[in-house]
Order: sequence, then structure tokens, then C-alpha cells
Amino acid sequence: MELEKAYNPTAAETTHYKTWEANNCFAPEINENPDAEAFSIVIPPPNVTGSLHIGHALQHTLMDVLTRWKRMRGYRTLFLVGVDHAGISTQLMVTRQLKKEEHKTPRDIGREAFTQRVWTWKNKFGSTITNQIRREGLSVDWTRERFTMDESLSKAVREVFVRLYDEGKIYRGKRIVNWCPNDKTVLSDLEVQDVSKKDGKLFYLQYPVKDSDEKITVATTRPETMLGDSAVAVNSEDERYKDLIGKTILLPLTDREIPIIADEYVDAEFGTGAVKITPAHDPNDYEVGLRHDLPQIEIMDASAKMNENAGADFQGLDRYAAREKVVEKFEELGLLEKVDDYEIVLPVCERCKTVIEPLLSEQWFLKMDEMRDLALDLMREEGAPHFFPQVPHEKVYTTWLENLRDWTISRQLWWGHQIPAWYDEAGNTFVARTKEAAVKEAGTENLTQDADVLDTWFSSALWSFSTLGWTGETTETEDLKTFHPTDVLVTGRDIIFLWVSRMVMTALKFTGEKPFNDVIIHGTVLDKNGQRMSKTKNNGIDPLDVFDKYGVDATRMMLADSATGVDFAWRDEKVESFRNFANKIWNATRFCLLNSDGAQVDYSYLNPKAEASEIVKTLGAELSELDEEDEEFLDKIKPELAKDNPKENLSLADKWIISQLNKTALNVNKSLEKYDFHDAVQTLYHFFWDDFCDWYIELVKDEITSDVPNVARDAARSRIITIIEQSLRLLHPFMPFLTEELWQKLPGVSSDLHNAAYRNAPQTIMLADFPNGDASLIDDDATRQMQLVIELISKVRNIRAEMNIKPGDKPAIHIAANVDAQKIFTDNQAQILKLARATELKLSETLSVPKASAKAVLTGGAEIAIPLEGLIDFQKETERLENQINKLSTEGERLQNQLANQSFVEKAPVEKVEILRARLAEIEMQTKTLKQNLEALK
RNA sequence: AGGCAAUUAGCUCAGUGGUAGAGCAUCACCUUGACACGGUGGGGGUCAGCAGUUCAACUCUGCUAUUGCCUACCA
Repeated sequence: MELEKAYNPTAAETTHYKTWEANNCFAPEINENPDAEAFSIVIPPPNVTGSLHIGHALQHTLMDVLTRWKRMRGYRTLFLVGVDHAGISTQLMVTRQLKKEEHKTPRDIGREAFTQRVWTWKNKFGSTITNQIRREGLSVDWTRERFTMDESLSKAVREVFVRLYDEGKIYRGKRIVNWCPNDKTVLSDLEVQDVSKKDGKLFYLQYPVKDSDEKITVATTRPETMLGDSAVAVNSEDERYKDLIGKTILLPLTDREIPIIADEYVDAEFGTGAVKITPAHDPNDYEVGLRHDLPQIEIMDASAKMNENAGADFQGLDRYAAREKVVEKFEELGLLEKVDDYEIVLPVCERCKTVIEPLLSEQWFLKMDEMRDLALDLMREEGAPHFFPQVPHEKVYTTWLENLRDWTISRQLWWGHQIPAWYDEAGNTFVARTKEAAVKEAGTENLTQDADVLDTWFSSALWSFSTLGWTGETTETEDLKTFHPTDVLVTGRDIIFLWVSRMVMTALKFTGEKPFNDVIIHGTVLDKNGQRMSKTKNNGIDPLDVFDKYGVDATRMMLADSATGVDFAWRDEKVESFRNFANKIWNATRFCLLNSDGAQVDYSYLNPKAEASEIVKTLGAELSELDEEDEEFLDKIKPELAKDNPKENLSLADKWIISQLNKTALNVNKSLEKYDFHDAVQTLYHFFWDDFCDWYIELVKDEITSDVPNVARDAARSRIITIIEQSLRLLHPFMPFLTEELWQKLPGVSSDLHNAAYRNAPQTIMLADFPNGDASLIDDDATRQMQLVIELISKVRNIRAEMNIKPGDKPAIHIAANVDAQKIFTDNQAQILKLARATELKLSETLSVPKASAKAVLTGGAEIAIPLEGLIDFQKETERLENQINKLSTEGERLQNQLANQSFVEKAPVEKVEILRARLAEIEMQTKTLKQNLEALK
């Protein structure tokens, strides 16, 4: 079988996903083990109007890595996918479309027609994001796909609303709220952004005091609101104004008289120490107004235009036009004291960036006290949910909860869950699960439903359990029992408050369970200059472009590698390096497949005991008296597994790579348990590239590529193919497409390699058993020996490079070493000669070579020399040796100083001291040899 | 204003109380029968600064500087 010379991701990406989905591999039902442990993740539902951005790609990758990993380990795995109806965004999008296509507004066509139109839009375009999720390779269960406005989820929403209302937690009232004059809806505090404006102004207005020549000056950034002033407040301790408290002001531009009041809210140090109070258009003033029972004068309408209360001169003006006019009039009246430049912070609508107008409005609110306490208790008592990284998120989350205020849950939109409250003609309110129930309660059919819908986050808050079948009426389903609480939530910092905390609160309240055990908060992907990506800056990275350019798997690897919880700047080169890695895997496999006649995947090539235990299982009790630790064990139970059997007969390189493979598997599992994606990626990358490709393939290359079929060659071929097979499994959660593509091509793969839970499923690597790693196969002896061989080869290569020995020139290598080291070198002579490009190894106890030789010292004291008769550049060799001596002496000096320090020797742990002593001895020995070599050159 | 975090090689980032790491970039050599999306060998860092704790600090503590994030805003 021959593969293309380079990996082309497109083919793999277009075929395998379809097969997996068609075979229902993503659904938990694929797992046939009734006792399997469950693992579940719910996706943070992306907006139905949305398309994939790089932040999604990051969080989706992490979730899919965890899901695929757990699935391969035999867990009954559910990765639940769904989409959010995204009230404001969607309504805006369809409104725009309506205007463009028919020049109509939603009001023109009416509520019913409009919402119908949104549904049509949703059905037609709502799958953009879900198709992109397929492109990413996410192993989500499409049979359980949810939408926040599905009937079942909507039922849950109504149920929760009614229950909270009945408990008095939900109430309706006129409060000062964040109003977006553009979207014409209220927003919660969390949907308001602060934008700093450097060129703001602070206006100083003079208000005449009644029956006096005195004036009192107030400072304001919003002069137009003075038309709605109902008091001026000062601090009662402020000597300047003490006498004025209780007096009356003739409010300019109006015919109103307003009092001067004292309130602790006023900071005497700031501005003039006197504050105009506009209860209907400022949240702080609103509070002051309540304390002093001041009238709330509303001077603006829902578009932030001045209304009749602002007076005839101003009515109909936009708030900014009104501001100019007010300032003009004050100037005319000689009451404008001064205008200062002033940096102000403006609250804007998160979505449309319009400046928020605080105004009085009748809205629905949710008291958070009880649910807040449930969440805080959970953190106090169980430390749940557990945040990764814990610092600083746990504290941020807890502090926010502690200061939580009522949640404004109504929105003046048509797209969303309409509030289940009805009013009769007398204005009585009936909150009920259905209109029928409301009618029954009201005793009349003549009811009007509340026009508002609920904040989109209200339904999102129920996501962990509403998606699993909870409707309030139904509170127990098989899915809830199996998958709730979910295991881990993966999400961004920005929605810890908007979503994470609210899910915790509602899940505790309505299911009595936490929604998830762990929360992974990933970092933000910044642009290449370290700036936040934004539409206005147009500096976004489109993941689809990245997929096209480098492949999905390379992108996933890059993202997982970057996932440390910290923000990071985007770097194309990083993806490129993982594209190269994908190609490396492709080509390593390609090479093995080119030499795979007579080979097949068989784990017993990596662990003869595995085969032995299989045999024990099949042959049963008759073997029970045999000891598995017995060296002759295999020979006794099966003749063909006798001592010269190639499965048992492992070279140093074999033992070493098997050891490294098992270390890798153990470490990858350990890292993923801790959600340490970066570490897992690094471990896999370096195992495959450095250990496997750079060393193992090169070490066994001659044997593998032999033209002569024989048992040993075929065993070597099977062994390397099996190592690849194991590596592909380890890589699969990160690189699903490439690994499936290659795995399917390996000789001898079948569903027999699946985890026991999936034996009957069609063969796929995604159901293969994830390697746990076997600590008993970690071979420290082989590791040490292999390190020596590697060091030898590297030192020779160093000499070759530094002394400009041409690749075609093959010198002899003289080695002086102890008996043990000599044996290691002899055993691996063929590989050493090949990789060091040498003709022969001359081993002895002491070195005896011509003066014209390049030399080096190995760990443990072995010396090597390469005779360079006629080729040597003595100057260069001298420099080379001096360079090495210098490096050693720097380290040696430091160690010597440390060991000369009495308190170190006394107080440091004995082992530490011993390690340093041994290292120093090693350095001294090597230095001595190198110095002798240097002398010999003279 | 308060809180939190970051500051490590040219760049982007890992990392640990006991000899500084990766990828990319860079230099030299190599068209060696998987891969030039490759191979081999180099070079490059007083781990922001100052003080302290410790036998030992890049790692712990404090302060300073710079940067970023979050929360709350004084009109």
C-alpha cells in the first residue's frame, strides 16, 4: 500500500465524520456495557444567528478531546449539542432582513407574522453553526440536539417562571432600568458595557435660590436631565451649604421649585459638593429620590427623545440636541458657570453600542437571594463547582454571588419565551403554565398575555437539565438519571456570571443537583498583536480559513496546546508547526506501510505478557498452577512462544520505545485528568517526533526494510506498526481525522481493538480502547542504556559537524569504556554505525589513537575518538575541546561552591547533596579527560 | 477607585525551592531509499527591578515599574 507523499486533510475531513455520524458513534447508546460509568458535557449553546469564531473552536476542541478520550476509555458518553435562540440578535437580524426585502418594520406585519418569519429564518439559516460544528469534528450526539425554544425546553421555562412567581421570587414593578433607546428594550446589568470617553465634558450649572440672591452650582455631565430634576442634594456635613438645606430652588428653564436636601450619597469633596437629583433618569438619584420621597419626573420616551414633561421648548428633541439647547439657554441666562474637559465612562448596549438611558420602566424582576444562597452553600460546603484554573475564578464567582442584585428578566422583544402572565380588563395579573390555566383562574376568557419575552439567559440558565428532559412536569428521565450532574463545563470568562452562576443556581433550586462538577475557564484568543478580536477592528481569525489552510487536526492541536487558561496571541506559525506534525505522522505511517508485508497490528509484540494472559484466559484452569512471573512461563504454556520467539525477543531499542510509549500513555491520561491539555499535547508531540521518528524508526530502519522475508523482520514490522497503532489511539482525541484515516489503513485492525463496550460497532479508532499505559513496561535499565547509545551517536555527529567531515566520509570510532558500556555498544553496533555514519567500532579499555583525532567524553567516563589523519584542523579541534571544557567548568564551579558551603551540606537533604557530588565527580572526570586530549594536540 | 493576573531566548509561550525549556525565527552542513511540511549540529536568556525569607529563589514574601483583565463608579 502506498500513501500520498503528504497528508491532505480534506479527504479525511469529508469522509470520516459522515461515517461516524451515520453509524451513530456519537450517541451514548453505542456503549453496550450496562455498567459503564457515564460522562457528559453540554455545549454552551452558540447563538442561532452565529457563525463559528476562534473562541468556539478553542472551547469546542477542549470539550471534544475530553469526550473522545472518555469514550475510548469505555465511558457511556454524552456530548450534548444545541443552539440558543438569542433573542435580541435574532430579532435584529430578521428585522433588518424584513426592512431590506419588504421595507417593513416588525410592527407593520404584527407579532404573529413576525415570529413566524423568525422561525422560517431559523429553519433556513439556523444550521450554519451546526454544520460548522460538524466541520470541527465534534463528537456530539445529534440525536439529542436541542434548541432553547423547543417545546420541551419552553415548557421548562414556563414551569420555572410560574414556580418562582408563586414563591414570590418573581415580581413586576416600575424601577429604574438600563434602557437601550435603539433596541427599545430593557437590559440586565450584565448586558451593559462601560466605554470610556476621553473628550467628555463636565458642565457647571447655577441654580438660583428662591427669595435670595444666592445661587448654588451643580456639576453634571448630562445637562439635559436638569429638566427632570426634583431636588439638589448636598452633604449634611458640608459647611458651605449647611444654611441652604431646606431652602428652595427656582429650577431654570422650568416653572418648578425644588428643595435643597441633605443626603450622605453626596461627596463634599467632588465637583461643587452639590448634586442635581433626577430620580427618573439616574440610578443613584433614583435611590436618593426614594429616600426623600421626591417626584420622579420622566422627561424622555423610549427613543430617548424629550417628552412633554421636558417643556414645549424641548419636546421632541433627541437627548443630545436637548443637551446643546439646555447649555445654550443657561449661557443666555448667564447661569453657565463653566465647562470642564472631563473623561467619562458611558454605559452602552453590549449589542448595538448605543448609550444606555437609565429610565423608569415597568419590568419583571427575579429576586436572587434564595438561589444565590444555594450556590454559595455549594461552594462553601463542597467547593463546587471546581474551577480550572481555580485562581482567580473561584473568588471572582463567589464575590459576584455575594453582591448579587435582582435580575431584570423581561425584554421588550417578540422573539423569545413570552412571559406566562395574563391580565384581565381590570388589570389583574394571572401567572400560569398555560392560557387555559390562566382563564380558569381568572374566570374569564378575556385575557391579554404580557407582551414581553424573557431574557435569553433565563432559558440558558436551565440548559443543564432542560436539555435532558426536565420540564417540571417530568422531572425524572433516563438521561437525567444517567447524565446529570454533567461532568464538566468548558467556557469563557465572559459568561461566568451570565451563564455559569445562573445554571448553578437554577439547577440547585429545581433539580437539587449541581449542574456540573468542574468548570474549565479557557483563555481568550487574541490577534497576533495581542489585541482582542472585534468586528470593528476587523482583526478576527476565521477558524474556517485556518481549517482550509492547515487542516482541522492541526488547528485542534494548536488550540489544545495553547489551553492553559491564559490569554494568548494568535500565531499562524504555531498551527503550521502542527500541520507539519500531522504530516510527520502521515509519513512515519506511510513508511511503515511501505514495509508492512508480513506485518499486522498485534499488541503482544509490545507486551508478550498480554498474549500470555489471553492464552491463560482461553486455556483456563489447567494453567493456574503456573507462575506468570516465571521466565519460562510462555514456553510452558505455548510452544510457539518459546524464548526465541520474536514477540519476546526484544532489542534495546524495542524495550526503550515500549517503555517510552507506556510512559507517554500514563502521562497523557494523567494530564487529561487534570485538564492539562498543553502538557498532554507536548508529551504526545515529543514522543512521536523525537522518540519514535528521530530515534526508533532510524534504529530499526534496516531491519524493517530488509528485502528478505524472515520471522525477525516481520516481527519488527508488526512491532512498529503496533506502536503506530497505539500512538494513533493516543492522538485520536486531539486529531480525530488524521488518526482515523491512517488507522483504517493499518493491517490487522478491526473492532476487536475496540474498548469492550463497543465490540459490535463498525471498526473505528474512535471506539478503540484508549491506552492506559502499563507501569510494569517502563524499563529504567533500557532507558539508561539507550541514553548512552544516543549520547554516543550525538557526540560523534557533533564531531562530524564541527570538524566538517563530509557525509560520505565514514571514519572508525574508537571507544574506551568499561565492560558494561562495551557490551551495550557491541549489542547495538549496527545501529550506531549507521546513525553515526561510521565503518567500525573499535572497543577497548583504554584509548590508543593517533594524535590527529577528534575526541569526546561520555557520561560515565567512556571516551571516544575519531582519527582524522590528514583531515584534522588542529585549531578547530582545540577550540572545540576548550569550548566543552569551559561549559563543564562553569557548572563545576557552581557545584563546588555549593558543596563547599557547610550549611548546605548540613541542611540540604542527603539525596540532593549526593546528586550534586556525583555530578561534580562526573564533571571532574570528563574535564580531566578533555584536558588530556587538549594536551595531546599540542 | 478597588480587586486580580502577567512580566522567562528575536517572537509566541511552557515550567520548577536545588544545573533554564518548547515551537517559530536565526547560523552551518545535508537533494542519506517516510517526510525539505525533512535531517544533523550550533548560537542565543544575570527568568522586569529592588529588598527579604532560605543552606539554596526564576520559583516563596513585600515593595516598585510596566501591561492586561474584572468589578464599581462622583454628579
